Amino acid sequence: MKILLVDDHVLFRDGLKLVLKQIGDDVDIKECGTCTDAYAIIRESEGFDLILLDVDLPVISGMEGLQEFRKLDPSAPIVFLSGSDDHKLIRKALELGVMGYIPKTLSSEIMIHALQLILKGGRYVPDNILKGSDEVKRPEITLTARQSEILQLITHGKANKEIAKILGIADNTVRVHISAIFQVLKVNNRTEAAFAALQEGLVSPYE
Amino acid sequence: MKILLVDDHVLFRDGLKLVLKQIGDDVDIKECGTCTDAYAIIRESEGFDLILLDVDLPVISGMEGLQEFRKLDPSAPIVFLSGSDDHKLIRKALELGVMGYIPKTLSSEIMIHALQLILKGGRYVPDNILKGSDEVKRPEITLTARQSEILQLITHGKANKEIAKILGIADNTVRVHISAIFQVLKVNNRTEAAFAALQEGLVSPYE
DNA sequence: CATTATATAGTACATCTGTGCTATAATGGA
DNA sequence: TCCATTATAGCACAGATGTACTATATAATG
Repeated sequence: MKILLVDDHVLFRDGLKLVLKQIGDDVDIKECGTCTDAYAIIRESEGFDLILLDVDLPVISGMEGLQEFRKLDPSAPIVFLSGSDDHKLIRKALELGVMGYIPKTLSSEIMIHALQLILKGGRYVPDNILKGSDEVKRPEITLTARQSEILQLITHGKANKEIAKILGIADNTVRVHISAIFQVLKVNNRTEAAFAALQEGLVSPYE
Repeated sequence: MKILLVDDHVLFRDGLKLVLKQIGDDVDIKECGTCTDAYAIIRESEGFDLILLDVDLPVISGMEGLQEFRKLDPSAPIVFLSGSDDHKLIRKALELGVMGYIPKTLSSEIMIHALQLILKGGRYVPDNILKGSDEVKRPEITLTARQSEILQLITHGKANKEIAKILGIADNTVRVHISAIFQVLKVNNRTEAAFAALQEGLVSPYE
């Protein structure tokens, strides 16, 4: 049983290798941390029974590298490993034809069973995720370019006057934008806006 | 040997548990996926020899939860697990007094050695990262109880008047406290103070 | 062409914020 | 006991903030 494990976190690989050995006797695991390394390994080998591919790799992500894996070893079922439970990612992965999607929040027991299923030609998707996937749509928060720019400056603790100076506009204009931002974010002052920006992922607390 | 492992990725935990058992005989590992669960576990236990804490947890991150871990089990060395190699994060972690910072790109072998070092009272930081670190020792930031309380409310976007009402004091008094907070944090307005609070791990962005 | 969204700017006004003072009371060391 | 710290509170004031208007210009859309 030949398995290729591609994940940039060595510690995760080391742990997972120990888990994977429980799949059966005679498990041969090759591993690496990047897609390019993986391509080289595949070229030097005679086909894998299973390819475990982290979605979130540096340089070339699993998603991006997928096609190349297909070309190099068409018979190997590819299983995505992912730190996220994002519906959209899973959908996309399945559309691209991966045989399994394993979130890292899964227990090793279930993963082992899932992999055995896949090795027998099945497909595994964590059911709890696709169930009721009717897209809990949060009213999209969209700011104009100018608004984002100003919100950014607000989170950096800038005063209206400073913002005006930085952007080369009047501070009355800044206020108009800020009022608009407050309405969109449903907040009442700049400090709340700053934290709302954080939660929307518009800015990072660590600059 | 009692170890507490906090990481939201069950698969990672399962793997890491197998790795951790190599540390010695008689390794007792408790695990969970969130800080709040961890707090409960610590309360029901009699102290851990080691706490492994993922920096990047949902709801309350390891960075944010750190202080609480300290309070609940002051003698346990805390080691951060992190998917990132970010210098600033590591610096910050060390300033906050964690005993180790283990990037998930580390091999399990090295991690085992690092943990053994830490268990003996040492400190471990991946050397390739801290190289060229000129030890910027920042004067400890300590707020009085009242100040922390008020800073907390500031981060929630409360106005002076609201804060006064909530705490049952005059809003002039609130101002005095806020001025003091600004001096300690070396900032000039409440929005900056709010973000400084974040970086000091005094509050969480997710209420 | 009319409409809408966006960015700009101004005026006016009420309120909030932050600073600089003074001052009292409680607490806990030195 | 004296001193430092902390928490409390008030007063005065300059400046910042936020809202409610109006108004112009531009670009995109239908």
